[in-house]
Amino acid sequence: MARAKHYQASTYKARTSVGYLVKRAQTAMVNGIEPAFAEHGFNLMQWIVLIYLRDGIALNAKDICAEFQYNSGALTRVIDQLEERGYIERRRSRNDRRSVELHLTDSGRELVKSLVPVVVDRLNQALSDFTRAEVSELTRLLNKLIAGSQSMASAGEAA
Amino acid sequence: MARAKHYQASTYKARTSVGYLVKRAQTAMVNGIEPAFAEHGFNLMQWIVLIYLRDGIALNAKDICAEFQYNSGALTRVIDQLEERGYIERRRSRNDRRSVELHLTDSGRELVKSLVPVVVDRLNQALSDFTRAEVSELTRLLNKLIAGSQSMASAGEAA
DNA sequence: CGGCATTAGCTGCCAAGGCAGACAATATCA
DNA sequence: TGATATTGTCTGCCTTGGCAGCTAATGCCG
Repeated sequence: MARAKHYQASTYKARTSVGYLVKRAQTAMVNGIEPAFAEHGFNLMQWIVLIYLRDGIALNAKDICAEFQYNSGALTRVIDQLEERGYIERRRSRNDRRSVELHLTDSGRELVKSLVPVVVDRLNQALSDFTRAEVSELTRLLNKLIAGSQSMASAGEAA
Repeated sequence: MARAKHYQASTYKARTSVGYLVKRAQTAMVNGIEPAFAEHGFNLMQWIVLIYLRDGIALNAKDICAEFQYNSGALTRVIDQLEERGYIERRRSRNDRRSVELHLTDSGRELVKSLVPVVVDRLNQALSDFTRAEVSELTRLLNKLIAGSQSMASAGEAA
């Protein structure tokens, strides 16, 4: 396939590559938000699980792994922690007894409600110099990049 | 300061947030490129060190840590691996004997030369549906997001 | 010069993530 | 139905990254 040559081997510099920039952006955002969770005794991954359950993105561990590209073994342990602390419950599914349904408890629901404004505020801070149009363009381009990177991954398998 | 409210607590959904998208993009890109390094017995961080030295972004461990937001203890071990395999050399600086200058060996330089085309090709694949204008806009917005996220982090400290 | 703070790098320890293997439940299909 | 494959979860093991503390070298005063 004839493909646009956005980068060329002869002129490639790490610091200008989209890969580098995405990595730096991700690190900077995590560093910005983690302290806020830490104040409440949480980390980012625990938050992800809670918000996924609240948003109904996932009902069980498998869905979270698929959506967030996370390892199922590691997730088991994150869920253990949240269950120990009483924020979520495991319930064996009746339909498929291999599967474990995850549910927010009342205290989990309250926790999410109290943390959402913190997260939203941090995001808005990070985007405070952006116009609305820029945010929506960034969102669009990131989605496109995700799609393209996934096809890159599968192309790699084939090779 | 009056700040644009790009997100609101009452309508916030994880999946549409820039934080989520950046994370997904980063994971997808890493998953796409790691196998290429693995074929040669490397991982991403080792590559970062090599390309930083080649590009002259860093001369010693401290610079790499600062530029890439990486932990100095962890970096020591990455450098150990690369030195053992003969791709880089440590040389005590004459000017400041606390500092250790890092240098690519000939074999390290060859390695980088052989891997750059692989990296460039994967990046172009990920961006194959992008126009040139889109790539440059994405680059601009990511740089802006990085700047904004860093200010978010320091605002967090103050609070 | 002598004392104190700072800097660069390294080590030990711990937590988190990836991977492979195990197990129970389910699906598939002859 | 019975045999085999697949699925969802969990466990053990290993690697990696973060953190705190250490040492050697330097800088900065007085």
